[in-house]
Amino acid sequence: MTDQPIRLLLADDQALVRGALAALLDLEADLTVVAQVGRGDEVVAAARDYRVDVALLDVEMPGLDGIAAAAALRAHVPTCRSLVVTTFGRPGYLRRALDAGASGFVVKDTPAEQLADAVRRVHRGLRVVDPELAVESLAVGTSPLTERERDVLVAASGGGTVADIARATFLSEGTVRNYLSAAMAKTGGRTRAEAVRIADENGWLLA
Amino acid sequence: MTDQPIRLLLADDQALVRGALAALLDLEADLTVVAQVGRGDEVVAAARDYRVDVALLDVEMPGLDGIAAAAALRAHVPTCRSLVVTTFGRPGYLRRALDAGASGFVVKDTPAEQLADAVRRVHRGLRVVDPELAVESLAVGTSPLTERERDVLVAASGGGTVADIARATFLSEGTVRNYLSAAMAKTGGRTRAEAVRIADENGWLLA
DNA sequence: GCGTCGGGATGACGAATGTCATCCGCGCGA
DNA sequence: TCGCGCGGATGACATTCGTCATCCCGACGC
Repeated sequence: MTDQPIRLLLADDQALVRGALAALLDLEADLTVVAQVGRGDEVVAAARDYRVDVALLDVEMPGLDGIAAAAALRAHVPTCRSLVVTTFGRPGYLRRALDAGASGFVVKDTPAEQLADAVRRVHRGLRVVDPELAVESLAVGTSPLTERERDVLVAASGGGTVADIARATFLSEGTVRNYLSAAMAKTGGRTRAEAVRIADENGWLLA
Repeated sequence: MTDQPIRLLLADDQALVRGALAALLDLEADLTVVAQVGRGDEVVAAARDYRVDVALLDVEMPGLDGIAAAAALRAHVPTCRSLVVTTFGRPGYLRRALDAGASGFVVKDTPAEQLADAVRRVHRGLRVVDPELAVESLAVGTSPLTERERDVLVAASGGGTVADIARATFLSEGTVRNYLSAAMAKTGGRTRAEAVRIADENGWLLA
Protein backbone atom coordinates (compact mmCIF):
# COMPACT_ATOMS: atom_id res chain seq x y z
CA MET A 1 0.00 0.00 0.00
CA THR A 2 2.52 2.63 -1.00
CA ASP A 3 -0.02 5.02 -2.48
CA GLN A 4 0.78 8.59 -3.25
CA PRO A 5 0.11 10.76 -0.20
CA ILE A 6 -3.04 12.86 -0.19
CA ARG A 7 -2.17 16.41 -1.22
CA LEU A 8 -3.72 19.07 1.01
CA LEU A 9 -4.44 22.80 0.79
CA LEU A 10 -5.02 24.82 3.97
CA ALA A 11 -7.03 28.04 3.77
CA ASP A 12 -7.35 30.02 6.99
CA ASP A 13 -6.78 33.69 7.61
CA GLN A 14 -4.88 33.12 10.84
CA ALA A 15 -1.33 32.15 10.01
CA LEU A 16 -0.72 30.57 13.40
CA VAL A 17 -3.70 28.26 13.08
CA ARG A 18 -2.74 27.47 9.50
CA GLY A 19 0.78 26.52 10.45
CA ALA A 20 -0.37 24.51 13.42
CA LEU A 21 -2.83 22.54 11.32
CA ALA A 22 -0.06 21.90 8.83
CA ALA A 23 2.13 20.52 11.61
CA LEU A 24 -0.71 18.33 12.83
CA LEU A 25 -1.58 16.90 9.44
CA ASP A 26 1.99 16.46 8.26
CA LEU A 27 2.48 14.04 11.13
CA GLU A 28 0.34 11.58 9.20
CA ALA A 29 2.38 9.53 6.75
CA ASP A 30 -0.32 9.45 4.10
CA LEU A 31 -1.00 13.20 4.16
CA THR A 32 1.08 16.09 2.91
CA VAL A 33 0.30 19.79 3.00
CA VAL A 34 1.36 21.22 -0.34
CA ALA A 35 -0.12 24.73 -0.12
CA GLN A 36 -1.34 27.30 2.37
CA VAL A 37 -3.30 30.46 1.66
CA GLY A 38 -4.73 33.17 3.88
CA ARG A 39 -7.45 34.47 1.58
CA GLY A 40 -10.45 32.83 -0.04
CA ASP A 41 -9.77 34.26 -3.45
CA GLU A 42 -6.40 32.52 -3.66
CA VAL A 43 -7.84 29.06 -3.16
CA VAL A 44 -8.64 28.15 -6.76
CA ALA A 45 -5.26 29.14 -8.18
CA ALA A 46 -3.36 27.32 -5.44
CA ALA A 47 -5.49 24.20 -5.80
CA ARG A 48 -4.82 24.11 -9.52
CA ASP A 49 -1.10 24.89 -9.32
CA TYR A 50 -0.34 22.33 -6.64
CA ARG A 51 -2.66 19.52 -7.84
CA VAL A 52 -4.51 19.53 -4.52
CA ASP A 53 -6.65 16.52 -3.61
CA VAL A 54 -8.44 17.95 -0.56
CA ALA A 55 -8.84 21.60 0.50
CA LEU A 56 -9.48 22.56 4.11
CA LEU A 57 -11.46 25.80 4.01
CA ASP A 58 -12.23 28.06 6.94
CA VAL A 59 -15.54 29.85 6.59
CA GLU A 60 -14.32 33.21 7.89
CA MET A 61 -11.80 34.50 5.40
CA PRO A 62 -11.12 37.79 3.63
CA GLY A 63 -11.61 37.99 -0.11
CA LEU A 64 -14.00 35.07 -0.40
CA ASP A 65 -15.64 33.09 2.37
CA GLY A 66 -15.05 29.37 2.64
CA ILE A 67 -18.42 28.40 1.25
CA ALA A 68 -18.02 30.54 -1.83
CA ALA A 69 -14.51 29.14 -2.19
CA ALA A 70 -15.91 25.62 -2.14
CA ALA A 71 -18.31 26.55 -4.93
CA ALA A 72 -15.48 28.07 -6.95
CA LEU A 73 -13.40 24.95 -6.44
CA ARG A 74 -16.16 22.68 -7.67
CA ALA A 75 -16.53 24.83 -10.75
CA HIS A 76 -12.86 25.28 -11.65
CA VAL A 77 -10.98 22.39 -10.06
CA PRO A 78 -13.48 19.52 -9.95
CA THR A 79 -10.80 16.98 -9.00
CA CYS A 80 -10.28 18.78 -5.68
CA ARG A 81 -12.69 17.94 -2.90
CA SER A 82 -13.33 20.45 -0.15
CA LEU A 83 -13.75 20.12 3.62
CA VAL A 84 -15.17 23.18 5.31
CA VAL A 85 -13.97 23.98 8.82
CA THR A 86 -15.68 26.51 11.02
CA THR A 87 -16.20 27.63 14.59
CA PHE A 88 -18.88 26.08 16.72
CA GLY A 89 -22.54 26.62 16.04
CA ARG A 90 -23.69 28.37 12.88
CA PRO A 91 -25.73 25.35 11.77
CA GLY A 92 -27.02 27.35 8.82
CA TYR A 93 -23.59 27.15 7.25
CA LEU A 94 -23.82 23.37 6.93
CA ARG A 95 -26.64 23.22 4.42
CA ARG A 96 -25.12 25.98 2.35
CA ALA A 97 -21.68 24.39 2.42
CA LEU A 98 -23.10 21.13 1.13
CA ASP A 99 -25.11 22.97 -1.52
CA ALA A 100 -21.89 24.68 -2.58
CA GLY A 101 -20.32 21.31 -3.23
CA ALA A 102 -18.33 20.74 -0.06
CA SER A 103 -17.74 17.10 0.75
CA GLY A 104 -17.36 17.60 4.48
CA PHE A 105 -18.09 19.94 7.33
CA VAL A 106 -16.10 19.95 10.56
CA VAL A 107 -16.41 22.27 13.56
CA LYS A 108 -13.29 23.59 15.19
CA ASP A 109 -13.92 21.95 18.55
CA THR A 110 -13.83 18.39 17.31
CA PRO A 111 -10.85 16.47 18.68
CA ALA A 112 -7.70 16.93 16.65
CA GLU A 113 -7.32 13.19 16.17
CA GLN A 114 -10.45 13.07 14.03
CA LEU A 115 -9.32 15.63 11.52
CA ALA A 116 -6.91 13.40 9.61
CA ASP A 117 -9.59 10.76 9.44
CA ALA A 118 -12.09 13.24 8.07
CA VAL A 119 -9.59 14.21 5.39
CA ARG A 120 -9.12 10.57 4.40
CA ARG A 121 -12.83 9.94 4.24
CA VAL A 122 -13.39 13.00 2.07
CA HIS A 123 -10.58 11.93 -0.22
CA ARG A 124 -12.23 8.54 -0.61
CA GLY A 125 -15.36 10.31 -1.85
CA LEU A 126 -17.38 10.01 1.33
CA ARG A 127 -19.30 12.78 2.98
CA VAL A 128 -18.17 13.89 6.44
CA VAL A 129 -20.62 15.70 8.66
CA ASP A 130 -20.68 16.06 12.42
CA PRO A 131 -23.95 14.22 13.25
CA GLU A 132 -24.72 16.53 16.16
CA LEU A 133 -24.43 19.50 13.87
CA ALA A 134 -26.60 17.81 11.29
CA VAL A 135 -29.61 17.55 13.59
CA GLU A 136 -29.07 21.11 14.73
CA SER A 137 -29.03 22.20 11.13
CA LEU A 138 -32.29 20.45 10.46
CA ALA A 139 -33.83 22.03 13.55
CA VAL A 140 -32.86 25.53 12.50
CA GLY A 141 -33.88 24.91 8.93
CA THR A 142 -33.16 27.14 6.03
CA SER A 143 -33.13 30.90 6.24
CA PRO A 144 -36.59 32.48 6.37
CA LEU A 145 -35.18 35.76 5.16
CA THR A 146 -35.71 37.13 1.71
CA GLU A 147 -32.74 38.47 -0.22
CA ARG A 148 -33.39 42.16 0.50
CA GLU A 149 -34.15 41.47 4.13
CA ARG A 150 -30.74 39.84 4.39
CA ASP A 151 -29.10 42.75 2.58
CA VAL A 152 -30.64 45.22 4.97
CA LEU A 153 -29.61 43.16 8.00
CA VAL A 154 -26.05 43.00 6.71
CA ALA A 155 -26.02 46.74 6.20
CA ALA A 156 -27.47 47.15 9.69
CA SER A 157 -24.80 44.97 11.29
CA GLY A 158 -22.42 47.91 11.45
CA GLY A 159 -24.70 49.61 13.93
CA GLY A 160 -25.56 52.63 11.81
CA THR A 161 -28.81 54.52 11.61
CA VAL A 162 -31.66 53.90 9.19
CA ALA A 163 -30.30 56.69 7.02
CA ASP A 164 -26.93 54.91 6.83
CA ILE A 165 -28.58 51.65 5.84
CA ALA A 166 -30.69 53.40 3.24
CA ARG A 167 -27.61 54.97 1.67
CA ALA A 168 -25.76 51.66 1.67
CA THR A 169 -28.60 49.74 0.07
CA PHE A 170 -29.93 52.47 -2.24
CA LEU A 171 -33.37 52.16 -0.69
CA SER A 172 -35.81 54.60 0.80
CA GLU A 173 -35.65 55.03 4.54
CA GLY A 174 -39.21 53.88 4.91
CA THR A 175 -38.48 50.78 2.88
CA VAL A 176 -35.50 50.03 5.08
CA ARG A 177 -37.71 50.23 8.13
CA ASN A 178 -40.18 47.90 6.49
CA TYR A 179 -37.54 45.29 5.73
CA LEU A 180 -36.08 45.64 9.19
CA SER A 181 -39.51 45.10 10.66
CA ALA A 182 -40.05 42.01 8.54
CA ALA A 183 -36.62 40.66 9.47
CA MET A 184 -37.30 41.23 13.14
CA ALA A 185 -40.60 39.40 12.86
CA LYS A 186 -39.01 36.42 11.10
CA THR A 187 -36.03 36.15 13.42
CA GLY A 188 -38.03 36.78 16.57
CA GLY A 189 -35.78 39.66 17.56
CA ARG A 190 -37.28 42.60 19.38
CA THR A 191 -34.62 45.03 18.20
CA ARG A 192 -32.85 45.34 14.92
CA ALA A 193 -29.59 44.60 16.72
CA GLU A 194 -31.10 41.44 18.17
CA ALA A 195 -32.33 40.44 14.73
CA VAL A 196 -28.82 40.90 13.36
CA ARG A 197 -27.37 38.78 16.15
CA ILE A 198 -29.89 35.97 15.72
CA ALA A 199 -29.51 35.90 11.95
CA ASP A 200 -25.74 35.91 12.29
CA GLU A 201 -25.73 33.10 14.84
CA ASN A 202 -27.81 31.00 12.49
CA GLY A 203 -25.55 31.68 9.54
CA TRP A 204 -28.20 33.56 7.58
CA LEU A 205 -26.08 36.58 6.73
CA LEU A 206 -23.66 35.17 4.15
CA ALA A 207 -23.95 35.71 0.45
CA MET B 1 23.06 21.40 26.64
CA THR B 2 20.70 18.61 27.72
CA ASP B 3 18.39 20.83 29.74
CA GLN B 4 14.99 19.75 30.81
CA PRO B 5 12.42 20.60 28.12
CA ILE B 6 10.13 23.59 28.68
CA ARG B 7 6.80 22.34 30.00
CA LEU B 8 3.81 23.94 28.25
CA LEU B 9 0.11 24.35 28.96
CA LEU B 10 -2.30 25.12 26.10
CA ALA B 11 -5.59 26.87 26.87
CA ASP B 12 -7.94 27.38 23.94
CA ASP B 13 -11.62 26.62 23.66
CA GLN B 14 -11.34 25.12 20.19
CA ALA B 15 -10.07 21.59 20.50
CA LEU B 16 -8.85 21.47 16.92
CA VAL B 17 -6.69 24.55 17.32
CA ARG B 18 -5.45 23.27 20.66
CA GLY B 19 -4.41 19.94 19.22
CA ALA B 20 -2.84 21.56 16.19
CA LEU B 21 -0.77 23.90 18.33
CA ALA B 22 0.30 20.94 20.40
CA ALA B 23 1.47 19.17 17.28
CA LEU B 24 3.35 22.26 16.15
CA LEU B 25 5.12 22.85 19.45
CA ASP B 26 5.88 19.23 20.16
CA LEU B 27 7.97 19.19 17.02
CA GLU B 28 10.53 21.29 18.89
CA ALA B 29 12.96 19.18 20.86
CA ASP B 30 13.19 21.57 23.78
CA LEU B 31 9.43 21.99 24.21
CA THR B 32 6.84 19.58 25.52
CA VAL B 33 3.10 20.12 25.91
CA VAL B 34 2.14 18.60 29.24
CA ALA B 35 -1.44 19.83 29.58
CA GLN B 36 -4.36 21.13 27.52
CA VAL B 37 -7.53 22.77 28.80
CA GLY B 38 -10.55 24.23 27.06
CA ARG B 39 -11.74 26.60 29.79
CA GLY B 40 -10.08 29.51 31.52
CA ASP B 41 -11.06 28.37 34.99
CA GLU B 42 -9.12 25.13 34.61
CA VAL B 43 -5.84 26.86 33.91
CA VAL B 44 -4.57 27.35 37.45
CA ALA B 45 -5.19 23.79 38.59
CA ALA B 46 -3.59 22.33 35.48
CA ALA B 47 -0.56 24.63 35.74
CA ARG B 48 0.00 23.56 39.31
CA ASP B 49 -0.59 19.84 38.80
CA TYR B 50 1.68 19.55 35.79
CA ARG B 51 4.45 21.93 36.93
CA VAL B 52 3.96 24.10 33.86
CA ASP B 53 6.70 26.53 32.87
CA VAL B 54 4.84 28.54 30.22
CA ALA B 55 1.08 28.77 29.61
CA LEU B 56 -0.35 29.74 26.21
CA LEU B 57 -3.65 31.44 26.89
CA ASP B 58 -6.29 32.35 24.34
CA VAL B 59 -8.22 35.48 25.22
CA GLU B 60 -11.64 34.15 24.18
CA MET B 61 -12.47 31.30 26.50
CA PRO B 62 -15.48 30.20 28.52
CA GLY B 63 -15.24 30.27 32.29
CA LEU B 64 -12.47 32.83 32.52
CA ASP B 65 -10.95 34.92 29.75
CA GLY B 66 -7.26 34.61 29.02
CA ILE B 67 -6.32 37.89 30.67
CA ALA B 68 -8.06 37.01 33.90
CA ALA B 69 -6.45 33.59 33.71
CA ALA B 70 -3.03 35.25 33.44
CA ALA B 71 -3.75 37.27 36.56
CA ALA B 72 -4.88 34.14 38.40
CA LEU B 73 -1.71 32.36 37.31
CA ARG B 74 0.52 35.12 38.61
CA ALA B 75 -1.29 35.01 41.94
CA HIS B 76 -1.42 31.24 42.46
CA VAL B 77 1.38 29.75 40.36
CA PRO B 78 4.07 32.45 40.22
CA THR B 79 6.63 30.07 38.72
CA CYS B 80 4.49 29.78 35.59
CA ARG B 81 4.86 32.53 32.99
CA SER B 82 2.02 33.25 30.62
CA LEU B 83 1.88 34.08 26.93
CA VAL B 84 -1.44 35.46 25.74
CA VAL B 85 -2.59 34.59 22.23
CA THR B 86 -5.46 36.32 20.51
CA THR B 87 -7.02 37.10 17.16
CA PHE B 88 -5.89 40.10 15.18
CA GLY B 89 -6.54 43.63 16.32
CA ARG B 90 -7.99 44.35 19.72
CA PRO B 91 -4.99 46.45 20.73
CA GLY B 92 -6.71 47.27 24.01
CA TYR B 93 -6.10 43.73 25.14
CA LEU B 94 -2.35 44.19 25.11
CA ARG B 95 -2.07 46.76 27.87
CA ARG B 96 -4.47 44.81 30.04
CA ALA B 97 -2.70 41.54 29.43
CA LEU B 98 0.61 43.03 30.51
CA ASP B 99 -1.04 44.62 33.55
CA ALA B 100 -2.42 41.20 34.43
CA GLY B 101 1.10 39.82 34.55
CA ALA B 102 1.39 38.22 31.12
CA SER B 103 4.96 37.98 29.86
CA GLY B 104 4.05 37.96 26.19
CA PHE B 105 1.36 38.80 23.72
CA VAL B 106 1.08 37.17 20.29
CA VAL B 107 -1.58 37.62 17.64
CA LYS B 108 -2.88 34.60 15.81
CA ASP B 109 -1.69 35.68 12.41
CA THR B 110 1.98 35.74 13.22
CA PRO B 111 3.92 33.08 11.30
CA ALA B 112 3.87 29.71 13.00
CA GLU B 113 7.66 29.54 13.04
CA GLN B 114 7.85 32.42 15.47
CA LEU B 115 5.68 30.85 18.13
CA ALA B 116 8.25 28.43 19.51
CA ASP B 117 10.74 31.24 19.69
CA ALA B 118 8.29 33.42 21.58
CA VAL B 119 7.80 30.60 24.05
CA ARG B 120 11.52 30.26 24.59
CA ARG B 121 11.94 33.97 25.10
CA VAL B 122 9.15 34.10 27.64
CA HIS B 123 10.62 31.15 29.46
CA ARG B 124 13.94 32.97 29.67
CA GLY B 125 12.17 35.82 31.45
CA LEU B 126 11.95 38.19 28.50
CA ARG B 127 8.88 40.07 27.37
CA VAL B 128 7.47 39.23 23.94
CA VAL B 129 5.25 41.75 22.22
CA ASP B 130 4.45 42.18 18.55
CA PRO B 131 5.97 45.62 17.87
CA GLU B 132 3.30 46.51 15.31
CA LEU B 133 0.63 45.80 17.87
CA ALA B 134 2.47 47.82 20.49
CA VAL B 135 2.29 51.05 18.51
CA GLU B 136 -1.34 50.37 17.68
CA SER B 137 -1.99 49.90 21.35
CA LEU B 138 -0.38 53.19 22.20
CA ALA B 139 -2.39 54.90 19.47
CA VAL B 140 -5.70 53.61 20.76
CA GLY B 141 -4.70 54.28 24.34
CA THR B 142 -6.51 53.04 27.35
CA SER B 143 -10.25 52.73 27.57
CA PRO B 144 -12.07 56.03 28.06
CA LEU B 145 -15.05 54.19 29.47
CA THR B 146 -15.94 54.19 33.10
CA GLU B 147 -16.77 50.90 34.79
CA ARG B 148 -20.52 51.28 34.66
CA GLU B 149 -20.44 52.53 31.11
CA ARG B 150 -18.63 49.33 30.21
CA ASP B 151 -21.14 47.22 32.14
CA VAL B 152 -24.01 48.84 30.32
CA LEU B 153 -22.36 48.38 26.95
CA VAL B 154 -21.75 44.72 27.72
CA ALA B 155 -25.37 44.30 28.70
CA ALA B 156 -26.37 46.10 25.51
CA SER B 157 -24.26 43.88 23.30
CA GLY B 158 -26.99 41.25 23.17
CA GLY B 159 -29.20 43.68 21.31
CA GLY B 160 -31.96 43.97 23.90
CA THR B 161 -34.05 46.98 24.77
CA VAL B 162 -33.27 49.56 27.45
CA ALA B 163 -35.62 47.70 29.78
CA ASP B 164 -33.59 44.51 29.28
CA ILE B 165 -30.35 46.31 30.03
CA ALA B 166 -31.85 47.94 33.11
CA ARG B 167 -32.96 44.55 34.43
CA ALA B 168 -29.56 43.01 33.73
CA THR B 169 -27.63 45.80 35.45
CA PHE B 170 -30.11 46.58 38.28
CA LEU B 171 -30.23 50.20 37.17
CA SER B 172 -33.02 52.59 36.35
CA GLU B 173 -33.99 52.85 32.71
CA GLY B 174 -33.15 56.53 32.70
CA THR B 175 -29.74 55.84 34.15
CA VAL B 176 -29.13 53.24 31.50
CA ARG B 177 -29.94 55.78 28.83
CA ASN B 178 -27.53 58.25 30.46
CA TYR B 179 -24.69 55.75 30.48
CA LEU B 180 -25.43 54.71 26.94
CA SER B 181 -25.36 58.33 25.90
CA ALA B 182 -22.04 58.89 27.64
CA ALA B 183 -20.58 55.74 26.08
CA MET B 184 -21.74 56.80 22.64
CA ALA B 185 -20.12 60.20 23.10
CA LYS B 186 -16.83 58.68 24.23
CA THR B 187 -16.67 56.02 21.53
CA GLY B 188 -17.89 58.34 18.79
CA GLY B 189 -20.71 55.97 17.92
CA ARG B 190 -24.00 57.43 16.76
CA THR B 191 -26.03 54.42 17.86
CA ARG B 192 -25.71 52.23 20.87
CA ALA B 193 -25.01 49.31 18.55
CA GLU B 194 -22.21 51.27 16.95
CA ALA B 195 -20.81 52.15 20.35
CA VAL B 196 -20.83 48.47 21.26
CA ARG B 197 -19.03 47.58 18.07
CA ILE B 198 -16.37 50.25 18.46
CA ALA B 199 -15.73 49.42 22.09
CA ASP B 200 -15.52 45.73 21.28
CA GLU B 201 -13.11 46.28 18.42
CA ASN B 202 -10.84 48.22 20.75
CA GLY B 203 -10.95 45.59 23.46
CA TRP B 204 -12.73 47.78 25.96
CA LEU B 205 -15.44 45.33 26.91
CA LEU B 206 -13.55 42.78 28.99
CA ALA B 207 -13.61 42.59 32.76
C1' DG C 1 -57.50 36.16 -15.94
C1' DC C 2 -56.66 36.19 -11.13
C1' DG C 3 -54.40 35.37 -6.74
C1' DT C 4 -50.09 35.54 -4.56
C1' DC C 5 -45.53 36.88 -3.56
C1' DG C 6 -41.50 39.93 -3.53
C1' DG C 7 -39.51 44.51 -4.39
C1' DG C 8 -40.26 49.33 -3.54
C1' DA C 9 -42.49 53.16 -1.68
C1' DT C 10 -45.49 56.58 1.15
C1' DG C 11 -47.74 58.28 5.29
C1' DA C 12 -49.24 58.09 9.85
C1' DC C 13 -48.91 56.89 14.74
C1' DG C 14 -47.25 55.22 19.19
C1' DA C 15 -43.34 53.61 21.50
C1' DA C 16 -38.55 53.58 22.20
C1' DT C 17 -34.41 56.08 22.12
C1' DG C 18 -30.83 59.87 22.57
C1' DT C 19 -29.94 64.32 24.70
C1' DC C 20 -29.90 67.53 28.22
C1' DA C 21 -30.49 69.89 32.68
C1' DT C 22 -30.76 69.00 37.24
C1' DC C 23 -30.42 66.87 41.61
C1' DC C 24 -28.16 63.95 45.47
C1' DG C 25 -24.29 61.57 47.84
C1' DC C 26 -19.69 60.01 48.11
C1' DG C 27 -14.68 59.95 47.82
C1' DC C 28 -10.50 62.19 46.67
C1' DG C 29 -7.09 65.48 45.38
C1' DA C 30 -5.68 70.41 45.77
C1' DT D 1 -12.70 73.33 52.53
C1' DC D 2 -13.76 73.41 47.89
C1' DG D 3 -14.03 71.45 43.61
C1' DC D 4 -14.47 67.59 40.65
C1' DG D 5 -15.52 63.12 38.94
C1' DC D 6 -18.30 59.11 39.33
C1' DG D 7 -22.51 56.46 40.60
C1' DG D 8 -27.39 56.92 40.49
C1' DA D 9 -31.58 58.99 39.56
C1' DT D 10 -35.61 61.99 37.60
C1' DG D 11 -38.07 64.63 34.15
C1' DA D 12 -38.66 66.90 29.80
C1' DC D 13 -37.95 67.07 24.88
C1' DA D 14 -37.01 66.09 19.95
C1' DT D 15 -35.71 62.49 17.15
C1' DT D 16 -35.60 58.03 15.70
C1' DC D 17 -37.58 53.55 15.36
C1' DG D 18 -40.97 49.88 14.85
C1' DT D 19 -45.59 48.94 13.16
C1' DC D 20 -49.19 49.05 10.12
C1' DA D 21 -52.21 50.13 6.21
C1' DT D 22 -52.01 51.09 1.64
C1' DC D 23 -50.48 51.63 -2.93
C1' DC D 24 -47.91 50.35 -7.52
C1' DC D 25 -45.51 47.08 -10.40
C1' DG D 26 -43.70 42.71 -12.35
C1' DA D 27 -43.29 37.72 -12.17
C1' DC D 28 -45.26 33.25 -11.34
C1' DG D 29 -48.73 29.62 -10.80
C1' DC D 30 -52.94 27.82 -12.09
